[in-house]
Amino acid sequence: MKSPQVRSPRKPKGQGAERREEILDAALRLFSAKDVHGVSTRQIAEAAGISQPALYAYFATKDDLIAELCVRAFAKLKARMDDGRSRWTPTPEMFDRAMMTYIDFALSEPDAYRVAFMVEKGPEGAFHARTGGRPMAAGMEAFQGFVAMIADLHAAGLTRDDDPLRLTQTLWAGLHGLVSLLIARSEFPWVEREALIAGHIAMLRRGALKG
Amino acid sequence: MKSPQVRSPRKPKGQGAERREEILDAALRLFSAKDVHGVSTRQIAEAAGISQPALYAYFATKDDLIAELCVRAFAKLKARMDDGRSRWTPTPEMFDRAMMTYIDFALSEPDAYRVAFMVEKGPEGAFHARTGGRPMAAGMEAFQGFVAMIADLHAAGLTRDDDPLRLTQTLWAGLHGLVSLLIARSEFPWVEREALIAGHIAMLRRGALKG
DNA sequence: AGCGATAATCTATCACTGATAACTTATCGC
DNA sequence: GCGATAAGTTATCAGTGATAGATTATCGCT
Repeated sequence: MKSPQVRSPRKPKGQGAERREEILDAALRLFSAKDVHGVSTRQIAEAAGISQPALYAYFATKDDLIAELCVRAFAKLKARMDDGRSRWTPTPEMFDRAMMTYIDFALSEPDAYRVAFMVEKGPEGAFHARTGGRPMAAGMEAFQGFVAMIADLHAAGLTRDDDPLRLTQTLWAGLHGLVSLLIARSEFPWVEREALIAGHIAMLRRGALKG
Repeated sequence: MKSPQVRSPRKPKGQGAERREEILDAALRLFSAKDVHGVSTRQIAEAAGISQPALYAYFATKDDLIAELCVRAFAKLKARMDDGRSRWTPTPEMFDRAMMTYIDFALSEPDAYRVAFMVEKGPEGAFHARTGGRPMAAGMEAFQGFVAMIADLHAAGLTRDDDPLRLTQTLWAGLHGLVSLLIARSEFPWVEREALIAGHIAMLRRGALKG
């Protein structure tokens, strides 16, 4: 049985950007069911209500489309982290909250997180080269907020590691490991999730901070 | 310029398994240059010196071929971890060594690690369903050794977490986060690798063990 | 040595993929 | 109405994973 082939009406002259948004939304929605390689440009186009070649008026390649989602995911993460920083003070309690913010983001928007952090890129950043390094740049921006927080804790004399940048990378890796496995290997026999997350954060805090 | 189309001689009657090995070797070699989706069955076949459809005499699908590599990667990891356990005693020093064994494996065989832990599987373990759950089972076996070690440390009263299984999962996540990012995002401006790894292990130890 | 059986492999082909070329049509300012 | 052009189309390409069916080399057996 053929699909109903429902086409979205043609956009007025200046509204190409709007269609672009619709395409990105449709794509991200499809990426939750199958992985990035499993979703075809034809499926994306149909979900957006246009023909498949019409995609290429908005994105040069499928990678560019994915890169755009990647950038937006990083921006969302940065927004959440920055939001938390309004009440920020360098204390162990706020450290826990910051870790929780990252984990919450990843688990509440797993599709965005997958696209941003877990899409296999080609060798030595070929994906980033093809996409002009924009995802990488957006990722770095999100990372900077993280760096600043740990630097605060370091300045307050609360950290055990003498190199705050190294500590930041270590903590980020610790967080990423947990959420990426929870997202990608949900069928693994994990212990109860709340307790796992709480235990993980506690371990990171004890490993990173004094006391 | 066409490739030289060099074909491996036909195998004698009972030696199909040998060809199977050659295919797997060729595939893993190709997977280091491009990611799993970037390597085609035709490329694998040519590298193995046979025609593309001939692959399907040895593997029902491309996923099955990947799953076999996955199983072997887990087996390699298990072998390394088991090997380290011959000199095992529940001490902080041996804890560090065990962590290092895992990281060493991942970084010395990044292709195997990628195939085993970082290949995006479909939704809710569709990959594992399609491949009869064999990779998952192999992974669990490798994980058991890890569980046993942490249980030893727990029995010796060295751990801070009261649930050794939860702690094991937390530590595994911590290790996986670091190595998966180092492998997949090698272009990220990491601090010096040796120091990063040492710092990471130190953080995990302080977070997991008493003292 | 020659025969049947069959393992090992081939060529040809399918539906589908990302991408491009060339064409059409709706909307705009004048 | 008019030309200009943004927005979209259909038709097509080379490359993908996979299948069907024919072919060839190797084996055990007489």
